[in-house]
Amino acid sequence: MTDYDEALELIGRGAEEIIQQDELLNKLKRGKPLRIKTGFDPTAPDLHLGHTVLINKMRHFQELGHHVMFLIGDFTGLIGDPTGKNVTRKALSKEEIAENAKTYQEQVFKILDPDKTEICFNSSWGESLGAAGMIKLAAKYTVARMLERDDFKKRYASNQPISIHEFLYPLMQGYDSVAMRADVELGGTDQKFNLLVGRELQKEDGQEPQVILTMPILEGLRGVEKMSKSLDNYVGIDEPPADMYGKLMSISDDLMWRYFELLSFRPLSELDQLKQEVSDGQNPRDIKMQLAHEIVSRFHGANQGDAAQDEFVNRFRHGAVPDDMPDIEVQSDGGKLALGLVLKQSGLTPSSSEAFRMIGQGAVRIDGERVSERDIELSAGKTHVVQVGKRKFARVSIK
RNA sequence: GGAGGGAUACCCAAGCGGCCAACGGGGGCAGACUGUAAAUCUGCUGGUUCUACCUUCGGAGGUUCGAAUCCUCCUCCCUCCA
Repeated sequence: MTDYDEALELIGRGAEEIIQQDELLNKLKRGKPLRIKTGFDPTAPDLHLGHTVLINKMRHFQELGHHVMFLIGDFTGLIGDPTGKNVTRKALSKEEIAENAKTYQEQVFKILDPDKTEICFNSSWGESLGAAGMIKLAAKYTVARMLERDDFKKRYASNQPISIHEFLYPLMQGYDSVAMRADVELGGTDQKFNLLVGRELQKEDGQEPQVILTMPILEGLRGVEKMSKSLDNYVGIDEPPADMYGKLMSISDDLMWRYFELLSFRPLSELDQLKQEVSDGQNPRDIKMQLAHEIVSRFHGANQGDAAQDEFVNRFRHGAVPDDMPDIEVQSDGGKLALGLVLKQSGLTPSSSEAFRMIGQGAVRIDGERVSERDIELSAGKTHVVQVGKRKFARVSIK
């Protein structure tokens, strides 16, 4: 196996598509560090594991000695990326973008080496482009070609509106590649079209077109939809170790391998070995614990990884209640308070209707005892461990 | 500019004067079973001081004993013609 083969294997790990593979090889063979571009839309205030799929890939390039550029799309953010949306996305204000960009920088260095990472803002060349420059840029692409893009095509076909300015987004993103003289651009599969525009515009500019490498969109915890904050199926990289560990343990066995491939830094050969162990009868749960441990340790340190693992074993294998649960005080009504209202006031359920529903379904326990009647009342002056469902606990004091 | 179609709960989508807090599917939640897995079965999925009441079907009015359903105006979206 040559060095190039090894590099290609690492680069290709988990990748959905590389356009063009042979171009990449040629670039690698020159032996010079490649300029690796990855753009981030500064909409998300917090990174979750889904975002880290790309960042991990950037890290791979860093490990191979290439020049990684972390592009914050503060200028394109003014447009709002229409990708993957069936409706027009709202544009962000300058203030919001600045705030989000700062958060990115703080969080991304948990994975990337800060000394080997260049942070770029596309406003630095986007703003000086001006209206005239924008028109010139817009002249390089046709409406028909824009409509090739899947989401535009779908929206057009299903009579959803497409704003003119949405066409500017892929153009600007492509122009970024020209301005940055990118050799490779990384992006999610949903970015494929935008990345290809970059190739076209670079060719127009007389540059060698960038290689594009698309990474799959990570599925969320339930394995159905993509991981996203708004669907609440995510693991944030700032989350407490125990939450992170527990969430990762709750994923399905199938999804576990996906997460291993895209989130773990273990070599692929080791993953094959783990798969072999499972088919030889090893409990997949134990393998999953290794995954959870690795990820928690990455973001919180190895000690925290160990601690989260111990607590998990203790709590779920031995059925113990968690050590640290929120302490909440609720105000009684004349010495007593109906359980449904206790749940609502403590925030364990979003509404009292939901609380009564939960009680009716046998999902509520007080001090470990399942509650069956909905009319039960708790007395003031007492403190109870209240559990709703499998995961929500609180130590509730009635005042 | 003209003609027509549409806007229903997280999403899709029924309903077209009372039996509608609104069929069905997806998604989600909970229970059973488990390994806090999957699969499967069951129940739930607007709010409240909960066998009742209150607020929802783009917005504002109106007709009616009674409207998501009928009428008027408005907003937004779409299609076809120009």
